[in-house]
Amino acid sequence: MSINEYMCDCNIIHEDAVKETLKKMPPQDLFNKLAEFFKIIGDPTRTKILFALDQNEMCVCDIANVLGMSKSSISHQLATLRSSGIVKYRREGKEIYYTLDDEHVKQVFEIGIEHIEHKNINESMEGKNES
Amino acid sequence: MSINEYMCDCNIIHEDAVKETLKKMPPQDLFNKLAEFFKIIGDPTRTKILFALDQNEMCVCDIANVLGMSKSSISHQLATLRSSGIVKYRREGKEIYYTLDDEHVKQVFEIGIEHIEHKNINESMEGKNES
DNA sequence: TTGACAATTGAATAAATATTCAACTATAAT
DNA sequence: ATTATAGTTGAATATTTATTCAATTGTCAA
Repeated sequence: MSINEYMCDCNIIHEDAVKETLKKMPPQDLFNKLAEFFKIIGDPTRTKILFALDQNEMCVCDIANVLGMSKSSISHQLATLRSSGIVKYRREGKEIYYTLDDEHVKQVFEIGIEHIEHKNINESMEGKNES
Repeated sequence: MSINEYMCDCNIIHEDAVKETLKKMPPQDLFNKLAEFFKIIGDPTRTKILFALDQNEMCVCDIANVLGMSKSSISHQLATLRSSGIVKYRREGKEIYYTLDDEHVKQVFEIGIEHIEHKNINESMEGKNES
């Protein structure tokens, strides 16, 4: 029983499951990137921006008006979205128009909404059972 | 031009796009929930836990060993995942076994991985053009 | 009931981050 | 050139949050 091989503060309970799972785990890098992607769309402001851009191409002022937030705040968030390649832009005179640049965002949103609706149903059912 | 109707520090550039987008925007609550869902899976540790649980049902010690982290840390993260209904558990003696409780997570991971691979291709192509 | 171990929990700390504010750049018009 | 507006940027602040540590709970076995 080679407990000290593992960087952990506890004994192994199911060595087979652990080894099998370890074999199937992709490299750290993938998890970092995956988590980064979800973290970026996991903020209400950015979620709204992305949803809005999925409806219409818009400039920063437009987006700021839709969300009821400051230009600066929106611009900071757009910088984040730009640098992760989720959003692209084109300049036209003084204005800069932003658009979605990733079909995956749309897809992932749809599943996310399914998840929420699914949870809502379960919660209302739980409510009935608990009463 | 009713500029002051809008909570924003700039003039409206495209009133049509703004109004049209506003009409299509779901209520705040949906964005909060959507963002919360993505934020929860948008952390490397939790991403790894979820991926691991998708391979095998495991107890806390198992997970801690797979990730090379402390039991306590894993337990805290599992609490987060539990309270958002992404993970479920069953007790068997002293051990508590965790499993995935949401097909959407799997689906969303797959799309996330597609996104990353798509980005990797684009980056390597950019590299060639820039040289 | 006592000891051992799995797991949870709360407080503390350190790190990350969203928004604000002020200054700045870029473009167009006069 | 000057002025006005769109947008970006950096520093500062406040908030959130991941991990650690220590203490505690729950279950089993002796």
